[in-house]
Amino acid sequence: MNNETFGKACKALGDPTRLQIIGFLSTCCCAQATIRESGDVESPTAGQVCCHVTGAEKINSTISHHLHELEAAGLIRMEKRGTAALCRLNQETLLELASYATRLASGENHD
Amino acid sequence: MNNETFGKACKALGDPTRLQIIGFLSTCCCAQATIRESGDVESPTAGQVCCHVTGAEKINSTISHHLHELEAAGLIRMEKRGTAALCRLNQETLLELASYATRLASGENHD
DNA sequence: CGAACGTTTCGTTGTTCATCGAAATGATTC
DNA sequence: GAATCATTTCGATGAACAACGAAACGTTCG
Repeated sequence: MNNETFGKACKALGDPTRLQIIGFLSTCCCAQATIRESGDVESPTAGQVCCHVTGAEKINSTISHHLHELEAAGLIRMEKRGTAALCRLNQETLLELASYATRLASGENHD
Repeated sequence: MNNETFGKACKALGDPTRLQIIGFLSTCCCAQATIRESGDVESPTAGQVCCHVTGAEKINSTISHHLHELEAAGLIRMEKRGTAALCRLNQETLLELASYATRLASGENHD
């Protein structure tokens, strides 16, 4: 992760709605994920994210916009499954962001 | 650090100019800081930050604005020394931010 | 005191962006 | 193929914000 990607990720996390989405995916994907018959972990859909984040009263188009912005920042990954859009946290980017912040704190960054 | 302070810090880091300031203070305070006669580490002034970030010789009101925004987010600390405004990185906040991001990645956050 | 210097505040301007409602897209089911 | 459902795109609106120049402020020094 370089200076630019760090900045984009931080900017994406700077919006309350998007941070709320990340928080939901964090707890959802890591702890409460439903298990399908195949045994795979089922990620929440865009609609489910919308329900949890807005209390089902906010417009889907806004959430869709935020989801794709988070995807562009590398913070989540999206996958089409039929009509649904499954969302899951990209843990790698968050860990890289943490590492970059730690390097900034100690003056070890070389950008 | 809670959800709100994390968001504010990320938002502050999301602007390219402010991230540039943080990057400068990171290398400056931790590696290239000048040593005063007293032995203390001398932090750069707002003017010096402006020179490095903008390349301009003149003090810029824009930089002043960004510095105070970074201070409000807890990412830097400012101290008046005569006419000068000394700036230094608040390493604690960056480390807390890193910790929070790590917890988000592993689903261990409880907000 | 008053001039010089570094910094901050003020007012403005243009841009970016979050949010919204409606229409369009794409996949599934009947 | 028509109907239905989930999601995305489009166009518009209003708010937040970065950037700028000028003026104001506070400190230091002659």
